Amino acid sequence: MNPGKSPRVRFAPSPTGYLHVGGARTALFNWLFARRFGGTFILRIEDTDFERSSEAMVEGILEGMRWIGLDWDEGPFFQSRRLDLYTQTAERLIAGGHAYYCFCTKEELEQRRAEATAAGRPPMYDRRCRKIARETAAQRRSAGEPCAVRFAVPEGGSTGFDDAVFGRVEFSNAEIEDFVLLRSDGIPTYHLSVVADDLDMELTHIIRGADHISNTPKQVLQYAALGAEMPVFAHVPLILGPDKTRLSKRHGATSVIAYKDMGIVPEAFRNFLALLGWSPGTAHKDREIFSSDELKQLFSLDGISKSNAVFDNDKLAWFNTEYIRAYSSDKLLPLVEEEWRRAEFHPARPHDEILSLIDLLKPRARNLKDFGGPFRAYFGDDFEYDPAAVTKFLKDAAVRALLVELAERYYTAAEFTEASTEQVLRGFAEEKGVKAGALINGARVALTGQAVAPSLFAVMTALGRERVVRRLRDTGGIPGDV
RNA sequence: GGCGCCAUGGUGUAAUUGGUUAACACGUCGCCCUCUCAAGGCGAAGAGUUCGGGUUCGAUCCCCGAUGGCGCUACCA
Repeated sequence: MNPGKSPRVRFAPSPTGYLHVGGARTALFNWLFARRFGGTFILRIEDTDFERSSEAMVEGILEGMRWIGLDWDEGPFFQSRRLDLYTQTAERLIAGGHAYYCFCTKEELEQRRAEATAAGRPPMYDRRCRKIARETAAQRRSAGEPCAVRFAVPEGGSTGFDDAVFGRVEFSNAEIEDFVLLRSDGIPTYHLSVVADDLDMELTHIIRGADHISNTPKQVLQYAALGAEMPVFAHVPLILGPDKTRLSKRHGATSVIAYKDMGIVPEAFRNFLALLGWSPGTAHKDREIFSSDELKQLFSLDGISKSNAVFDNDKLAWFNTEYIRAYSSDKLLPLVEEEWRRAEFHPARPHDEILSLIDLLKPRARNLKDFGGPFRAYFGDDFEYDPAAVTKFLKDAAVRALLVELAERYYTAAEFTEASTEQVLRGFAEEKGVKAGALINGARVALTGQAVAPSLFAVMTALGRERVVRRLRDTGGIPGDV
C-alpha cells in the first residue's frame, strides 16, 4: 500500500437493479478496507445507461447499504451529472492521439460482427475509422455526422497489472479491441467513466468483482495514455449459487433487502458476507463470529481468496441464530417490533413484559419471523394453533378434558409460580393416573398453539394465571382431529 | 470459438508459505439431557488436497499438461 497516503476507495453500483449480495459484499470489503486503514469510502452511482437505470433502484441500493450498516464518506455521486468530465477526458485522449472518432453505425457494426463470427473470425472492431485522417474526421463531425469516440489500442505488445489478490495478470493487446469511450449521443461508456472518475476522485485502490478483470487492461491503457498513476486493483471472486453457477434469482433471494424481509438480522448478514471469500487468517481460524469493530480491525486484501464462493443459506441461518441469541432483549426489541409491524401484529403486553418474553423465547428463535409467527401467543391473544402440533399432542379427547379440568385447579390455586404450577400439574396427573408428560405437552399446545416452546411452567408464569386458565378452559374448542 | 482466472470433505475457510494423523465452522448422522423443540455436552461419517506427469530426500504448497467451473468477448455496467 502507498505509505503516507490514506486510501480512497469506492463502491460504484449501477442502478439497474436492487443491491444484490455480490454488490453488497464488494461494498462491504471496500468499506472495511477504508475503515481499517483510516481511508475514505466513496459511493458512486454509475447511471450512464439511461435505458436501464432508475431512481427507484438508487433508493433500493442506498436502503440495502444502510441495512447492513455501511456508511459512506463522500457521495453519492451520480455519473449522469458529471458528463462534462467524461467528454473532457475523451478530448484529452483524442488530442494525445490515443482516441479517434468512429463513424460506423451500430447496425453496420452488428452486421460485420455477425459476418466475422460466421466466417470464424474474432468479432472485433476492424479499426477502419482509425485510418481516417484527423482533418477529415473533424470535417465530417462538424458537418453533423454522428460519431462515437474509440480508444486506439496499441498494435503490439501486451497490457497487464498487478492485482492485489490475483497477482500479475497480462493480456495481449491483440486481444483488446478499440473500445468505445463516448457513444454517438455523447454519453460515456463504462470504460471511460470509470477511469475518469477513479482518477478525478483520486482513488488509490479499486476493489471490485472479479468479473471486471477482463476489462481492466482497457482501463490500464487509459491510465497510461493520460499519464496518470495507476491505482491498486483488487478483484474479489464472485459469489455463486448452490449449483455453482452465478448467483441469480433462480437461486432464490438475490437482493439484500430480501434477506431483511426474510427475518435476517443485519449484523448476521454482514458477518456472513465478510467471511465469503475472505478470511482473517490463521490467528483467528477458529472463530466465525466477528463484530463490526473486529472486522474493521482485521480486514486486509491478502485475506481475500481467489476462488469463487458458494452462498450457503444454512450457514447464514446459523449466523442469524447466533446473533439473535447473543442480543439483549432491548437490542432485539426494535427488530422484533419491525417484524410485528410488517405482520400487522400488535402485542397486547406491557413493555417490560415484552422484554422478558423476548428473553424467554430468543434461545429458541432462529429468525425474526419467529416472533411474528410461532411466538405470537405469548404477546397477545391473536394467534393460531399449529395443526401439526394439535394432532401431535391434543388428538386425545381425554387429555383435552383433563386440561379443561386442570384449568380450575389453577384458577383456585393459592399461588401461581413456576414451582407451584408444576406441582399442581404433576399432582393432578398422578391423581388421574396419567403421565405428566402427556398433560405438559397438551398444555403447551393449548397455551401457545405450538409444539415448540420453552419449559411449560416458565411459559405459564410468563403468560400469567388469567390467560393460562382461559386458554386451558378453551381447550375443547381448539380445532383439529380428536 | 478466442482470451483470462480459479480448483482443499456437501458448503465456507485454515494449513508456520515444501516436512501436520490435512485443522476449524456450517450442514449431516448417533448418543446424552428432557415436558416439546432448539440449545448444550459427547461422538461419528465425510477430503489424502480435480486428474496425469515432473522438480525434490519429501509436495495441498513449485513447474508442465489435461479436465472442469467461472468471467470477459456491446455505442451494458
